Amino acid sequence: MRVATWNVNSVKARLPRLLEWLDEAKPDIVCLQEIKTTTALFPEDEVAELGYEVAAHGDGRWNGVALLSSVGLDDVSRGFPGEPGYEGEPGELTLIDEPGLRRPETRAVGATCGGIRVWSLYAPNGRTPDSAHYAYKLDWFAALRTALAAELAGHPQLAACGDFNVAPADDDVWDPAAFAGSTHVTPPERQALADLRALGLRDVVPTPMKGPHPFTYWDYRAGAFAKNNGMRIDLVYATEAVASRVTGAYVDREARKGKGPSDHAPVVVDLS
DNA sequence: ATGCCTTATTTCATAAGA
Repeated sequence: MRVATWNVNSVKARLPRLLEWLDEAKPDIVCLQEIKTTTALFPEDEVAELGYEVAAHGDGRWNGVALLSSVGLDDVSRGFPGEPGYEGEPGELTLIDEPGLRRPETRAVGATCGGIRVWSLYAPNGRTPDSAHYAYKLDWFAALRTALAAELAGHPQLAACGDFNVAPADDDVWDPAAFAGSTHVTPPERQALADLRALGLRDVVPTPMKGPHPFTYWDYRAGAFAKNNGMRIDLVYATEAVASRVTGAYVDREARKGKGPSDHAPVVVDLS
């Protein structure tokens, strides 16, 4: 069984490359992030032709997640209980609803596939550590932890996969000094990951195809990929029951090359 | 090193990404 997670940065813009990659890598379960389209407009027919069922969860221009599975797709959850929405900066005019009533964004979709409870997750970016978005990010992780704790009670085989927007350790960024004062590396964000691991989830660290660091993201700008100025922020957090089945894991950096790539590469995990 | 931003939209400018 092959499980993959990939932030595609628009499923519409990436569709030719996504289909090509699915055909080549042949994963059984795929977690997608940043589909940047609505649930209704997800290109379901195109991936169905390759044998996948789809559970998409998207609301338009930003965010959006999806699950593809060729091994069953049951008990779909769009979002999770207690998932917060983004309230904006204090005093900021929000588009809808009263403060405290903002709808959650489309950042999580879960389903049971091939006997595994799988979640495709896209954590908030956080922008800057002094922003409301950063507070929202930490709130979102806290709510995720509570939701996953409940899920784990009924699902010993569980994998939480996706773009966590946090580099777990200094080795997971190309230059820790370049991130001084930035999000993705702050102690509270890293603690949020540690709190998830404390639930009994293991970080399934992939093998890099090149170099010592299994980076999964490289900025489009300044030739970051060519210089391997990357980060490891796309993660697979698996229960022991799943982690003990891992026979191999790698970052497919080939998918970051060529014309029209996502700025993230897929993380691929093989299970016995 | 496999090329030096990209995306969708309230589109010829902007916000967001990390």
